[in-house]
Amino acid sequence: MPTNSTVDLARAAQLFHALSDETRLGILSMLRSGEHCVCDLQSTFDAAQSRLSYHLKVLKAAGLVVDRQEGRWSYYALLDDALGEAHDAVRVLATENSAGKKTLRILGSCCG
Amino acid sequence: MPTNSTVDLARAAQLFHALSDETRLGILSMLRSGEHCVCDLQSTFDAAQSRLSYHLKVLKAAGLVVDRQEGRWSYYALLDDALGEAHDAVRVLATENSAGKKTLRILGSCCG
DNA sequence: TCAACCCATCAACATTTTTTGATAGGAGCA
DNA sequence: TGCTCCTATCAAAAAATGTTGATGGGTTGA
Repeated sequence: MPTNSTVDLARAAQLFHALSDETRLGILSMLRSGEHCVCDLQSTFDAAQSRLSYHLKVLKAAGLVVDRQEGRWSYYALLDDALGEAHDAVRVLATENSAGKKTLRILGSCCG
Repeated sequence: MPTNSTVDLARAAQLFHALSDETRLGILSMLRSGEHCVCDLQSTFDAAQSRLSYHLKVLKAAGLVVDRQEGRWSYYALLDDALGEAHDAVRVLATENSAGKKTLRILGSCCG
């Protein structure tokens, strides 16, 4: 298991893939203001329900959101941990290094 | 054209897409140590030349790398600007906000 | 000139991702 | 119970992405 100071390439790819779609970025952006049910997203994005469900599944699989059931509603919310990972992974790429390993070594510290 | 303080959703998606492949992350990681020709990448990743060419094209289209011709060689190098954009885009998503616009507003400043 | 080398591009194919419409389950309410 | 609502899931179709092998252009050096 990777330590806090490395980012697995496959994990980084999964995170970036989850972030590589406009609809999903829109969802994440909307969730910044707090929890929302699927129906909220549906009316905001004027998208088919199954389509949103699919994208939410991708986001959830990547650990970017969590869901919670309440009655007939499902509420989704941001999970900052994964965004932190993504943040680290990007930062790492911008940092000069000497090795060429299978993991990205984090060399500095950033953003408190 | 977007100002410095916003990240276009489509642009962010393009950046993250470019970062969503293990081979491309490997290439970027290797380029952290400096410029390399395609042949270097080829021997490092044991990948077909056309495959690398394809991935380099994606990275270049996203503005993540630049290339330079010298004799028969093409040298590729990291371009930190785009990584900065990606960095910003991730950070923005982790920041609470109130709007739900088509752009991601950057609310703070980070990492000097 | 000729041959070897580095690389970009192309077409064909394989694979993965996304969308769509339909179905079904669980919750609430009359 | 019977109906409506919210959502997840499924299969099929469509779209996008990645891989492979082949071709050709430009460069170098014999």
